[in-house]
Amino acid sequence: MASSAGIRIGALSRQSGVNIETIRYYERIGVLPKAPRSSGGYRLYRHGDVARLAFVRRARGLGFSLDDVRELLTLADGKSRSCQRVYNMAGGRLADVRARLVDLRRLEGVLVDMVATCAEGTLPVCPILDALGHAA
Amino acid sequence: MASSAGIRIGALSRQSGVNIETIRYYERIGVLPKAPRSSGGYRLYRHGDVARLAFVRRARGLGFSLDDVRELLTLADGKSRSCQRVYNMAGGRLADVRARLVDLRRLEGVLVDMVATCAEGTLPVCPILDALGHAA
DNA sequence: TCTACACCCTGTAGTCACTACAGACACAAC
DNA sequence: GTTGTGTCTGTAGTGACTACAGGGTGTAGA
Repeated sequence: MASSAGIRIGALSRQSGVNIETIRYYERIGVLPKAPRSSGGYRLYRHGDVARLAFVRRARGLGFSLDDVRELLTLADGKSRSCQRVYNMAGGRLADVRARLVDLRRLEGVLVDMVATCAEGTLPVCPILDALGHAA
Repeated sequence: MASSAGIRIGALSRQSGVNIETIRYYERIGVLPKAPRSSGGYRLYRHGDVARLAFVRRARGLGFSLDDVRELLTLADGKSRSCQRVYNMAGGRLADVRARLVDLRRLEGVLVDMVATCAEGTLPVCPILDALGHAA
């Protein structure tokens, strides 16, 4: 098999850090295009696919949904590559992340208090269960 | 219907802030006990169920899984109410929350940078798409 | 009495983003 | 010919709900 024929899914998986089942899943839901096949029916990929998959991985890592990723890929493929829509999407993600941060910081505070009141578990009535049993 | 017969699921939902489908779901998976029924087949609840459901809601709000919630309820029902296990669970949750906070803060930084480089979307090549296309 | 309406029932399927598996085929090395 | 690794398809499972469809219950008003 000449190298020009491309790599198979296992190699793509190793090179991109995305696992095989996930790659097939992405193809199935249209995040990745249908890969051409070898005579034996194996999916064949080229270098551009590694980059595309890395793009997906990074976007997912930033918390974009697969719907968003699909749109980002379309925008990246487009000729204009205009920023407006992308800017809005990134801004939306940033707002989500910040909202989540606020939530989690509050949570952290509550949990710290709980754990602190608990001391060493020597009390007859667990203060954590007690706290859960009454309005915060 | 005398008030002593209890409230129905709609009232429980309103009083606890947990939606009806979710209450039934909790019953189905054993987080809540099977509710007794009226002659017409309606689930009937009493005041203690409102408290129990509020407990579940608060625990879920702190990020405990439903498996954890089940265990917490069992511990809360137990006679000892000893702290050790609860303490460990809360500690585990706290560690999760803190790990998530680290992730999200990093994410926030990356997104802030992206949005900042984008400026007003006047550039010919979108820097956000550009950033996604190359190793971070 | 009839009817409208809110409420509730069961059971199933959908969501998101994977992950895991069964059972079969492809291909290279020994 | 056999072994081993890689890959294929298709389906089902995860967690924590949520959303129906298609029916029954109970009550208030005409």
